[in-house]
Amino acid sequence: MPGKEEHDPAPIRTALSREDGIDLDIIELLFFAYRDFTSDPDQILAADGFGRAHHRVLHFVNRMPGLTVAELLEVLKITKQSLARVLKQLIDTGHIVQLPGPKDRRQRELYPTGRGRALALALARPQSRRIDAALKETGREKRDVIERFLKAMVNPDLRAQIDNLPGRPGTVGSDDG
Amino acid sequence: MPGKEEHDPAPIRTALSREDGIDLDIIELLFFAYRDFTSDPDQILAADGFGRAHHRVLHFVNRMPGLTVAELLEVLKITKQSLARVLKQLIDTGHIVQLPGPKDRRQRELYPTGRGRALALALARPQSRRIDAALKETGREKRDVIERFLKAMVNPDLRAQIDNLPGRPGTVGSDDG
DNA sequence: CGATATATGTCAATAAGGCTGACATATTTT
DNA sequence: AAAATATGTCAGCCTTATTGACATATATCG
Repeated sequence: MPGKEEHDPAPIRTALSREDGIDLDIIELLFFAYRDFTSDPDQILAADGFGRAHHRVLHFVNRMPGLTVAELLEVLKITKQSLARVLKQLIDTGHIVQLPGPKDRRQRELYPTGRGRALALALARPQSRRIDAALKETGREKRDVIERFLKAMVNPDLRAQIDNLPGRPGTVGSDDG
Repeated sequence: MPGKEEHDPAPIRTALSREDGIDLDIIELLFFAYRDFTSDPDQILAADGFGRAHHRVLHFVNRMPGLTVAELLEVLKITKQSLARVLKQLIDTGHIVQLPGPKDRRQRELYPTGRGRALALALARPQSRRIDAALKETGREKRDVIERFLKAMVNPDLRAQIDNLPGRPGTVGSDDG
């Protein structure tokens, strides 16, 4: 059969495994760990009719109060149209307020309100507890190892973004890598 | 003002920080690490017009060849309607084949084809490389710590699912926790 | 001052990926 | 024969993201 893109449709019955030279264990652990890690706040958010997008916006506005819309887009790596609806909802519900930038009045500085701060804390608390429980398993002295590993998983060019978050003067492996 | 749900709209100017008793560092590291971890396969998938949903299906069919539709739904925790479109595309493109269950012919056992296995490997490779690079940062002898931490992040009732994957007889902390 | 650039907001259309509910079909179990 | 089960499918809805186009306010350049 010429011109036919024939590919063998025969079923492969052997499982993909470590012998294939792939770190399947950690790949899968990351998948399951992250899924459960995000499931805690998901439930709280659902009560307000919010989703994960609201969570991310709320988190970074709380972490970097006064950041501008453009800065927030940069951190989240989404478009302003995607941000618009989510941000509007958070403003309408009194979780976030906008103030004109003091130097450049075109800018809108974003700040959490008391309510916004409270929600951000409520969302972070179960995640923090889960992390603490996991650290207890490894032994808390292994905290540095975990941080170093996770940081090394981030694209090098984005690690600066992390270091610029407040309260991270020179955490783990910040001076070299 | 009676009956008014007044909430103080005053902007909070202080950043949420570690002093609030929350492990913000690891929360944020997990966010950034997972985002970049998934960005590698995302690019490969886009070339075939696939998304993350295809990736997950393809991965577990490769890891557990012969699993049924119901088993796959259980692992992924999605509905059959969600799976339908994605699975159909993977079958139509020759990445996955279905065989009637030998005992119960209502069931459809799912197997990867050569092409499906190749794509699964291509997707896993950059992730595995990223993990290996991160482990090199911590020192490879810390691998156990990482595995133990990630596993402890998973909901206890779901850890069994992980242990039942092939090639994981008794990995880290499987006998007690 | 006028032109241009920038920061933000908004409208419209599109797509992926998830959901629920309802119903069809084949097969197995009772 | 009837009921339960495994799967497939249709229809509609939601959230989150995308691109493109355009409006407005403000800043900056010449």
